[in-house]
Amino acid sequence: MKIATWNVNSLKVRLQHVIDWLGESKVDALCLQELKLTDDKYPRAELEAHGYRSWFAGQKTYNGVAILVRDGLDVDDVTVVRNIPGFEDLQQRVIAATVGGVRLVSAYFPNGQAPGTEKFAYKLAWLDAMHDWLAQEMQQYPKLALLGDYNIAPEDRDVHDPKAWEGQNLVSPEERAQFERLIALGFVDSYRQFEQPEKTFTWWDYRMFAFRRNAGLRIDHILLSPELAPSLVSCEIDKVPRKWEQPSDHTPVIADLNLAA
DNA sequence: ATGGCCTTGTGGCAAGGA
Repeated sequence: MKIATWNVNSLKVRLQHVIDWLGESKVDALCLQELKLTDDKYPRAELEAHGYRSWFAGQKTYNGVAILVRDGLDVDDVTVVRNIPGFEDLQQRVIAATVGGVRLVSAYFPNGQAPGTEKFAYKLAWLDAMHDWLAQEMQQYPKLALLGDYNIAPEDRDVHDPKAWEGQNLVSPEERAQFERLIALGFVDSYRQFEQPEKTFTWWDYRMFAFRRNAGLRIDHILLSPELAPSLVSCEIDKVPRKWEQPSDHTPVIADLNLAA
């Protein structure tokens, strides 16, 4: 089973990119973030016409997440969860569904703006709630994958210029400590389970020719629970959609799982 | 060099993103 995550920065603008990418990658499940549309505007029919059903949680202008599932895979409708249970939040950042026996969580972690700000405090509180919920969720669903835009670059090698970024939002010690708390639950970072080229990122600023200069960050991740991690066959970042016309500033990450193993 | 670019919703710009 191939699973993937992609922050599309507006599903309205990027719908054709998503359809094209699904056609090429043929992933079984795709977690999307930053839909930036309300549920009534969700392009359900267009995606179904291309062989993918959707579960989503949208909102106006900001945030919004979805899980797209290829026809033929079993999805348990009853256990779909939107938002972090018990965490009051008007922002739509989380949706979870069980797909082909694997619990998938599509998450758009808060940006945080800058350390010391109100939004940064919200990010840390959100991360606390996510950590505690995942600890429970993993008990209930031992085969669990957390896919999304984490808005955290876990290590200096995930940053094009660690000195310039030191202490900044997305790389600060507080945020990295939160990432490590997830790892302490037993999660493994799919991408780092394999030899990877240096300077591989998932996001590049639209400004300053950042993509051309490869001035990016690796902030989109696929974490696998201990029960699921042994199934991991490969993990890669697909830079190609970032080269398309009018691209998202993020690019997809794919993990291939062999569930029979 | 604290900007640059993109999206949204609004209304002739501001907010948010990372």
